[in-house]
Amino acid sequence: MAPTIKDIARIAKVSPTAVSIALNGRPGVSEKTREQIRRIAEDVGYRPNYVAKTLISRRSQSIGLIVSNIADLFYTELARGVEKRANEKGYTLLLCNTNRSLESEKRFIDMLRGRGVDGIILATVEKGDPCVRSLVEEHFPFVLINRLPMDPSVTNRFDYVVQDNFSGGYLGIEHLYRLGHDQIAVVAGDLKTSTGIRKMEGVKKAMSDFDLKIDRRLVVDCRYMRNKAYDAAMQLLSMKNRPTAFFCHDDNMALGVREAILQDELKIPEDIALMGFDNIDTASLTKIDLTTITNNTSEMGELGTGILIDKIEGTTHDMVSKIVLEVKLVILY
Amino acid sequence: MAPTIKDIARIAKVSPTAVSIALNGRPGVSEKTREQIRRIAEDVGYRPNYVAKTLISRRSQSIGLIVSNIADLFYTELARGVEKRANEKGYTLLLCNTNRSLESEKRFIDMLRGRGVDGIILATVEKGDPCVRSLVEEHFPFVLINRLPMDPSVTNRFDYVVQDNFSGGYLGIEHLYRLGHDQIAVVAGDLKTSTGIRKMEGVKKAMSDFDLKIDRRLVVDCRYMRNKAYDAAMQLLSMKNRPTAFFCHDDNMALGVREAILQDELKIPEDIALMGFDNIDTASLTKIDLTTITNNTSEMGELGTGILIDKIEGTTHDMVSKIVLEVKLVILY
DNA sequence: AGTGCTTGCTTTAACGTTTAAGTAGTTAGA
DNA sequence: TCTAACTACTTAAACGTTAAAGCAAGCACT
Repeated sequence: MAPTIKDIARIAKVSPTAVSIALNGRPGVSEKTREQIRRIAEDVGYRPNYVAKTLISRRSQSIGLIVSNIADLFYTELARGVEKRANEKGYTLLLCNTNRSLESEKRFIDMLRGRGVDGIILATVEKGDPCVRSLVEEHFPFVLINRLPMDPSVTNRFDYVVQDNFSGGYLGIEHLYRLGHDQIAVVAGDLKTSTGIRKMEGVKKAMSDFDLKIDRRLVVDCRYMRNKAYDAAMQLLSMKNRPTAFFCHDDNMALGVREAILQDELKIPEDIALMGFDNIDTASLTKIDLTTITNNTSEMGELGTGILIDKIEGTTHDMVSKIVLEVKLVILY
Repeated sequence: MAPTIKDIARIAKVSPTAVSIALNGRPGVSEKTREQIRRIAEDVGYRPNYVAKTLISRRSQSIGLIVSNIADLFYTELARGVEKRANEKGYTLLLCNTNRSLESEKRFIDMLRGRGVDGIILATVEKGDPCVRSLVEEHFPFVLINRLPMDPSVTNRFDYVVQDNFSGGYLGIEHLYRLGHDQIAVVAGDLKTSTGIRKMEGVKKAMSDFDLKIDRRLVVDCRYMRNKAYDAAMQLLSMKNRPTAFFCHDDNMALGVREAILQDELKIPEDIALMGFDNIDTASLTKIDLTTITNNTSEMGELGTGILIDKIEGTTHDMVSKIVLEVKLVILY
């Protein structure tokens, strides 16, 4: 059995409370006793039991992170930012992967709360997500990253860090328009999520500003999945009047589209223009040279985590942070 | 305050124990009472407190995963496998990122044990790592994935799942040799880790089998970091007698070398041959077409996690699993 | 000398749960 | 009819820690 505070107390011939006081550096024991207790703790290899601490203090110094796919580079970057900031602040990360299931999002939230996490970072909400409402109502600390629920009835009552997806969508179309394209296919991200929806709104605004017709057959929801994007692109490329440009809601899908384009022996950008979104690491490799939209994903994670921890530690008790990060075009040559 | 078992007990006018029995489906209460208690629990939104459960049962249904860099695709894949299996078996994942620091590995292990994880998956051990010894001695359940401590004094006493790095190293050189190369640069992984060391041993065996001279100036330890590999390649390429092939200990570094080669306006594979290791997702993209060595990284994670959980649950109490996964050459055209 | 304050502890109870032991009340068997 | 066994609970203690209250000894001040 791992030694406890009681074992140390017995050896030092003091009460467990004295040991607790001594080891936590609180005033209430003499320096002599404190040193002796510290030495014994060291000798027996004492390791504090955070489970017991958590139970009594109602603080676990841990946070939960819920993402939809850890294999996706975007979420990996996000997780890296979250882990970094959490670790800096002395919090441990519990990682949950929903595989895009709303039902498991709910299960994970319950589980994390049952496990006593001090707060949750949710990167998976969908439009109208019921989880947000209940977290708000129960005043449980949480921060939304990347996605918003877009539910008017709960607006303004939670913290979030997102990127300016509308501008991103706009920038993408604007760029392609300026290059002379008017047959632009849009490989949309999940249109049940705010990122997909807002990007699409930006796309539409740009198309209307530049007098481009929106051809519904050229818009496909590929749910941020590379293989779906590949399939969709293969199909779009086989149309008699095929698009001359593809704007993809993330780089991952853009890479899928890229495979389809190259497989048809077409050249990028000479024959077909291609744009992604997120500026993942792979995008900048030579001969990938993906034109994309950058947003500093890991910073979203860091910022959101910082906000969450401030919230938990009560320094920003009834302040609500709403951060929308700017996005920027990245063109590689 | 979140409702507890006591609140339910008060409402149902039974003892807390009865509620515990009822909700956990154990025999000892009438079906009528059980149903009533279930209904009340539902009504008040009862959520079991796993912290308290853990404290008394000494089981948290959680495991820790320690990796050295979550931004690295290799570890991402590994983590995906681990998360998948853990989740299937009802375990939660606590994720720790050491950023290659041995000191933080030790800190994380202590922290995870203090948090009551039921077991740990260690993917970061270095040669002679002292952490392994103490885990073994204290009989704490853990599984090593990917790397081994190579410490003869603790051999044979722990479970692991690794890939056959020796064969991988051998295969790489053999392949390049058969293509006619005799000036092969080796961009080594961390030579303080078993993966780097074993790959290097395979490399040396192959070189001696094929009568290739080992030129020490052509071997660089780049610690699995892409930018270091890039820098090293830039330097190697500027030598008067530059190598005609690069064998990299992981794909990540291979991509760094690739940038250096392409930047020198050299062609792969015509001017310079390039090989990686791990077969990360990016390797198979068209125009990356990286020749690499595959090993099914996420399977390593799944297998290791399965072994750990079996260990925890006592089904394989004093059995030691030592799994070495085969590797295979992947050549893309 | 008596009062009050400080120091350095100890004791008790609590956090939310489970486990073990106990106890009424009912049923069954001889 | 008595005992044994079962059912459906309850009570008490425990898991490892901390917070709150208590207390004895020593000291300072009047």
